[in-house]
Amino acid sequence: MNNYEHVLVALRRVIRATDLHSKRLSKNAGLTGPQLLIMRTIRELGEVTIGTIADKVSLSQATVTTILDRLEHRQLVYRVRSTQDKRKVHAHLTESGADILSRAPNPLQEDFIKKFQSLHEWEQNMILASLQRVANMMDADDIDASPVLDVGPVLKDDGWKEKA
Amino acid sequence: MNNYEHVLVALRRVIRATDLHSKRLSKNAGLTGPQLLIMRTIRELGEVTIGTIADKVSLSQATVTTILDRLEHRQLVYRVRSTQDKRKVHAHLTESGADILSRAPNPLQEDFIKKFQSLHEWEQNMILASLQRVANMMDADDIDASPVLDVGPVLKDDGWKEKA
DNA sequence: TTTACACCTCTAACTATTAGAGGTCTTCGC
DNA sequence: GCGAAGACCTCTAATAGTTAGAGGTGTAAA
Repeated sequence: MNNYEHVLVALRRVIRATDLHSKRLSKNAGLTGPQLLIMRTIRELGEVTIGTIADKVSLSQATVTTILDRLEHRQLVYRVRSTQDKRKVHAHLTESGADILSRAPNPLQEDFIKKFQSLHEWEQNMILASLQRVANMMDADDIDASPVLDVGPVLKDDGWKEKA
Repeated sequence: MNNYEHVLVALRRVIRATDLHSKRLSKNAGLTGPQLLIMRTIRELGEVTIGTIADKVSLSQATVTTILDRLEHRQLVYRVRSTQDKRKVHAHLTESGADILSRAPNPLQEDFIKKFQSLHEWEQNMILASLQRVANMMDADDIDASPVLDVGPVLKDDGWKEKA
């Protein structure tokens, strides 16, 4: 094994981990990426308005609204309209929402970035160079993930959104 | 007494009645004209949105909102956000609101218009002519009204609108 | 008479929701 | 495999209500 091969192996481990992240979430935790992201934001900021969430996660308010609709329907979050400013709505995690979130997979990508940045700069550069090479070689035959959580069906519309 | 004097007396009775209408409302019933108008609209239409009220009474939504704030604070009306369309808010009369409204003075002006229009045209014309004359003579030394209702202070801000 | 206060009213800005349209990805039946 | 259906994401535009801010009226009290 030469150096490149070692790098390649390491990279594959990282790629596998980050790559499987979203699949784990959507298939096993019952939470999609945006859903998880929003729930984390709520946990992090506590009582938080829809607008703030939208800013934080860089989505439109409309998008956040519809995602919250789904989460609320599954009773993972709930909304409380502000009494100070009736235009505003505060989102909260329900008990079961917080519970599920605490058992949900960590944001691997962020972890990885943090770790990557703790390396020496020449290490980062080397890895980056390898990465670009590897990208050309990669034809990933990948690995299966084991189930983690189950919050309910992601791919099942039980007709909760009754039209007016 | 000649004819004009009779007319004058009759007119004064009408004028007194209509003139005192708004004063009665604001000073004795504890409800201003717009407040009463909005409450009547709610009673008439039942579960009704702010927008509909605004249309009905020809005021802006913003104005209706602030008036409803005051009425709600006095517990004469309450709001319920629609579950069908969370943008919408339905206004309702509280029990005491309905009660007070039922005992509030009638919309005298409308009554008067109706009655006036039921007269013969020549009668209307005669009265109108008299009216114009009377207007020049009138230097009303008017009558006091007796209290009717008391819903609480109109001219007292008990600091309910706490700022954010 | 001046001042303060309660109220009315508006426009403009703001917050959230909904409608509607277009997109991805997965699953299911042929 | 391939097409259709379902669940989801995302957006812009429209809509509903609220709030900020500014200007006005009328009453009451100093």
